[in-house]
Amino acid sequence: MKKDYDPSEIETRHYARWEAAGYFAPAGNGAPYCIVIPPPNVTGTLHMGHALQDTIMDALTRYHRMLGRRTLWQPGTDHAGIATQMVVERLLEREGTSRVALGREKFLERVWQWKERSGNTIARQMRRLGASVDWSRDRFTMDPGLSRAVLEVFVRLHDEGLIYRGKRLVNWDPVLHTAISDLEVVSSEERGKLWHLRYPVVGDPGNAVLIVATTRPETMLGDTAVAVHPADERYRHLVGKQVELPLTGRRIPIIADEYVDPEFGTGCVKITPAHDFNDYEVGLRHKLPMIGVLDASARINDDAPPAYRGLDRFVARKRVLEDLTAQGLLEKIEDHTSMLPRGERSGVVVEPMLTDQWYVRMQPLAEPAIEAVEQGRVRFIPETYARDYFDWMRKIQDWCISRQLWWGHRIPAWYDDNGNVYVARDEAEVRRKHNLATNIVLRQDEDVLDTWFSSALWPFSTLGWPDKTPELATFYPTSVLVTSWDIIFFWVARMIMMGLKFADGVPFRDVYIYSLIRDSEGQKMSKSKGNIIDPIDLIDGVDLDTLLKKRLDGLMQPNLQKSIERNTRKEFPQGIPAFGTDALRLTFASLVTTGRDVRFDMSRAEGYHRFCNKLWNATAYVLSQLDGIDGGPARLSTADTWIRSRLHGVIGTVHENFAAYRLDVVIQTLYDFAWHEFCDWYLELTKAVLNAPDAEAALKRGAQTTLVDVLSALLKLLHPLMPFLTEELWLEIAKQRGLSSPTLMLEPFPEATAFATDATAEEEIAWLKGFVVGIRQIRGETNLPRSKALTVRIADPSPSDRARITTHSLHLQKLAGLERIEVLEPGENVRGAATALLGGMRMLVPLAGLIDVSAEGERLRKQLAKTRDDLDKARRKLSNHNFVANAPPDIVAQENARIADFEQRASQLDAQIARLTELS
RNA sequence: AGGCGCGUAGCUCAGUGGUAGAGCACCACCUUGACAUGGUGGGGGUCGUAGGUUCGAAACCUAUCGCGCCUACCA
Repeated sequence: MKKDYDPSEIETRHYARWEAAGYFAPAGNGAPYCIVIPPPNVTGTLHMGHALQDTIMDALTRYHRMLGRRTLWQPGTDHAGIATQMVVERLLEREGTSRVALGREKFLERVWQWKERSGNTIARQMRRLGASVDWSRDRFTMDPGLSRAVLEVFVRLHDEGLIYRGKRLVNWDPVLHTAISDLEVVSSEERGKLWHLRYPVVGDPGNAVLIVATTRPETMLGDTAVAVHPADERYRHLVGKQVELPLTGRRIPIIADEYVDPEFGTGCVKITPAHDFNDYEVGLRHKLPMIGVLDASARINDDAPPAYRGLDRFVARKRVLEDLTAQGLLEKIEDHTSMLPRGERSGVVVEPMLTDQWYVRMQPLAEPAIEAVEQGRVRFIPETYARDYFDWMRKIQDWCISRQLWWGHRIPAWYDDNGNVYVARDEAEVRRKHNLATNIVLRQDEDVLDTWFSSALWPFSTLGWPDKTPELATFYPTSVLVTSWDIIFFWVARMIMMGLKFADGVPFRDVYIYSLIRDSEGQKMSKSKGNIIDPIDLIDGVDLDTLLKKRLDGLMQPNLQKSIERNTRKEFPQGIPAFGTDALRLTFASLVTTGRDVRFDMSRAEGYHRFCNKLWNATAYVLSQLDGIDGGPARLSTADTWIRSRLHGVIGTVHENFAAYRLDVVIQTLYDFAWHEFCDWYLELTKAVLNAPDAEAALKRGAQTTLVDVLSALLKLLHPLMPFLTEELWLEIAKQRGLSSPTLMLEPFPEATAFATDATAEEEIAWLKGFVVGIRQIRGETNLPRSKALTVRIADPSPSDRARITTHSLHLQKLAGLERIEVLEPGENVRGAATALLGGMRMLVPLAGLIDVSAEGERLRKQLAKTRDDLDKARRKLSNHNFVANAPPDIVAQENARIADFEQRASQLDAQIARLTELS
């Protein structure tokens, strides 16, 4: 074994071997266990969130594989319609060309090239992370098989009447020139104005005007009514009359509708059914005409008065206001903040537009999906997310699935010249189904499907649906979906609906929602904020210049460059050190707790890197101590029995917490055991035996066997979380012990029953630790160097203390740095000694010439104060008869025992302080 | 407007009714034979605030403050 732990050297070796050997493929006859990966977008590279997610899934996958389950982690990627198209368009822009210039076919070729590159990058990153996915089953949402599933679902839903085409108001992105779904719109509060416009009432003798308040004055060009509340006394008499719509020469009715809030603004609302969702509803109710005044780029179109045609919406706004002002029709302007809807991808304000789009009727699909969660057939972890799911599902709107893009699944609909629409799997089927002669010309719909349409089918399309494949039969429903809360609506809900509809059941049993990862300031990580960290840079390390280059390259908003550079230099003055994959995975898994989001903390990674190093060195030590291990019978010492007993408990805790998706607790448990029990105590305890030339051979072999057994189990327990280092160390052990184990991956996961519990040994070692710690405290607080061997005198030992001192004298001397342990005769006294207490026994270290008497007095007085404090609290508790009457008896007994302890301790300390004073 | 989450040591976070915890940071001592990426000891918290329930509350309830988020919005 090499002397130093070097993650990069280790981590480059094992993955290729695992993959080549086919260890990632499902094997054996155990109960199936399956996770489908949330397919990353082929927009570029994996980010921290992916790395976190992959860590969780890989840990779960490896754990269940080692449990003997037939385990499949299904990999793949998503074509990510809009996102990928945008990335490639930006690329073309830098090349001085464009999507339109290339034409559809050539453009798609370019996107496929990009997909190839991005897909390879993602696969490479996943391999670096140690992801044990079955690469032989890698899928892409636009693979032929998956595309067939998309067609099948579309056609079946259409034939059932659950997909329809309709002209409705839809969120329109005027930059991307496509419809987007409600979920792709992000609203944020922005400061704006509320303009009060005067609309003259037609034929009113008193020259009455209605004043409407609006945030969108330019849309008045498309107004088709003014609405008031039916019960509003101020306007009741005007309902049914008309107003003169300024700038247009049109007259529009005054209508009454409950939608109007009489308290807000003036109580009069202009109604523009073609450009506002609420107005649209009002328009439908009152059968108003719908006049769209904007084109696909949100410029004023030819249905508006000539003066405004061709103007951008914001230019038009200015012009309309100027013209109204000129005519004295602008009453007033107020400051107003309102929620502005922007396209998730383009960032521009989206425009409600009347267009022909395809929709999925959601309600019939949602009902069984709600039921599935209510009945617990799908379980959310943490369960609080089920509430979000229900809230959304219960008021779900129809899903607009058509996108005016080129990259994606083309909608399987064909049109003839008479405006008829036909839906089928292909053109030939259309002709067969509808008996269309070959001379009838058909054109396929130009649009593609929302990328989430194919994602919704992922759990069964990747397993071969619509064919009845063995994989589908074996692994559907999958075991758990691991994802973050931000795509519960986009994806999780839709998968449940589609799974129930087409795959004959829920797509997964558990939905494990993990926390979103943020930077150390609590900011969401994003390219545009310039605070991203490539997970690979945490593995390999990165210097400041490279990091800066990555963050600043291709920035969308160049004005942020300075602040990004400043922040980066401040946070990472030396760049990022190399932590290695294992340490990074431990860090991720330890952050996965119950909260909504987590901050990535570099110092945690540092800590886990040190843990890796600790494990490396411990293994090196154990392996160096095994001479003669197979030479004969072995006998277990108390220490051996103790560590085995402790391991028993640890294994149980690990199983429980894997089941509960509490990887943080799994890590905490194993870290604590490995470092603070195995290394700190057990290894040190074995040294007394292994280094003693005259130690009994069988006892020595007991220690050696236990060292190997416990370490091996520990490596197995840790493997799902830190696969590389544990594999390396396990192979070292296997080599030295002559085991024919090609990999730790396929070793059975430890069961608690393999290690016996032993309460006596645990008590015994607890006593021993108490003894050693007592002496160490004296040493520590009096600054006695370790090199100074001490003599300790024991006063008032119980018979069992005496026995234990004899049994463990070697350990006590070694661990506490003692040269002698002397038991005092009853009544015998040591004047002026530093004291430690253990039960009724006192451990006295003579002070003479060693330490400062007054400092020792101070130390004891401090302990005494603390003890009296504890004693007071306990006494108060017990003097409360309500406590004695109501608390469970074991709690009362425990409190009584504590009091006895404290009393004994206090009196011992008292006496000892007195003896010290005597001396001085 | 409704809903959700969070508030525990300097920092990042565990801890769902019974003696306040971890990692990192800090202080002191120690180059002891696996590991100085280490060892030993130590300091540091009235668990956001105020009430309540309870023998007992960091935990349960109510209110309140602060932070973050989600959903739907009044034009």
